[in-house]
Amino acid sequence: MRTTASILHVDLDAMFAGVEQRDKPSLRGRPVIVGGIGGRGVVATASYEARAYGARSAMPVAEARRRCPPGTAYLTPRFPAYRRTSQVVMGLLAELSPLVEPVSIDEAYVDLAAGDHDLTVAGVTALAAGLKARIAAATGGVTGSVGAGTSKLVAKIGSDLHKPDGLTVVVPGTERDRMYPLPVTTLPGVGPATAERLRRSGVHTVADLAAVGPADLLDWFGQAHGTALFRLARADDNRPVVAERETKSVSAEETFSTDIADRSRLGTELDLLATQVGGRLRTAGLSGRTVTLKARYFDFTTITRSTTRTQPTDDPQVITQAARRLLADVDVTGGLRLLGVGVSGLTEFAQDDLLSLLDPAADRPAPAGDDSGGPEPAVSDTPAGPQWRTGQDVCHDEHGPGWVWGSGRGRVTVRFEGPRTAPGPVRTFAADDRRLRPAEPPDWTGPG
DNA sequence: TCTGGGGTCCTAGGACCC
DNA sequence: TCTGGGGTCCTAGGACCC
Repeated sequence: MRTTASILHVDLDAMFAGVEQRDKPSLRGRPVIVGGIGGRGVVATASYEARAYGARSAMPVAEARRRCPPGTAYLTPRFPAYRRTSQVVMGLLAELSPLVEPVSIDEAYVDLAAGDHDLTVAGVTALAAGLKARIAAATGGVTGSVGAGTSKLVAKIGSDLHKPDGLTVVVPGTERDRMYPLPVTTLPGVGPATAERLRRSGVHTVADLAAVGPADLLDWFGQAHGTALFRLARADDNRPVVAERETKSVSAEETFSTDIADRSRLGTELDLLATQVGGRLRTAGLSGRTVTLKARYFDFTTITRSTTRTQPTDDPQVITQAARRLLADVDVTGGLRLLGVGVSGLTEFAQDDLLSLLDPAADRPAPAGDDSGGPEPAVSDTPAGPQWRTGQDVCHDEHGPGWVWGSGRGRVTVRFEGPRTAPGPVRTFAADDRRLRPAEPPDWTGPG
């Protein structure tokens, strides 16, 4: 357990709505709902003005419309704009420490112990206050709530304590005092099902949970979840801040505006989804062995059917064929509300692409030549490489499109395209790496 | 006007192998 | 006659997070 409050959790306040209010001054001070505005849409983010009327994330937009007054704005998400704002903030965090763990487009942990900082409570408080001011200035007024503590758990709870625009440093040694009065649902991993099971046993607060014996928790929740709850209730958390995580699966799904029972239409939708998945796999340089079909019925019951191939693939046609075979065994007579396609069991490269091993002109790298510590490319006879700017769009032969996260001392750190709502992997290159080149802004940079 | 879309992790049962 | 165990892989479903 750490003895200093050296982990920060940064959480941008109602970020999607905040970006919209920044870009459209007429929306400032008004309730704003960002989400799917079709018949089956849900709220992605409600501005604090809208929350005053009871609008919440994940609520059907239809319900939010009932609650919010006339004059409320209902907007479709503009992910490119949110991503740009996210990039700016992540860049600021990267200046604090090399160890930054993005959790999502609007949230990250920072390990200050990996930087050079005064880690006293006063020092961390001043640092966090300065960070908040820089975030607001650099984003044009989007605010962030910051928590600091001796663990990820405590930092996250801290950032939640005084939202929006909050700053909470949990003084080392006072973790349990701060946590015990809070509802158990404050703890990460305590969702509706866990909360209901705890409620039935009279457990409402973190203090209540800390009083439950380990045998009961294991009995109620099984090995993994029971053990986790026992530790979290005691503020016992030593999870490290991890800068980069391996992607485990890539998927795409669509909820139809009305249920579809026609097999040929479902087949067409499946092709579209498989093409998206295959394209994203290729961009990421990944391929996978298991193809999973997901189907949801009118009553929201959801089934999955999967098949595992001998060789990994990133080929949309192969994925489509596998998914179509799985769909053939699914009863669709009552219509499907949702269809999804996913690929898991991922490896770095398509191993069934034997030609790329033999053909030096193939556009895909051979497995032996990957980016981890391999030799640098041939020395360039052109002048020194470009000057990389934070936030600049770049392209890399192996990793596809990305943007500059930080640079200096002859190195440039690039975050590559990830799934739409989450940041992708981070790689560091020599600034003159010829595989790295400035990119035209991708097609999603247009307005709205 | 009921319930998005992208993920992660865990459990449990059966097949299969030694 | 009667029913070993452990490990791994695969499949399906569910809880949870943002």
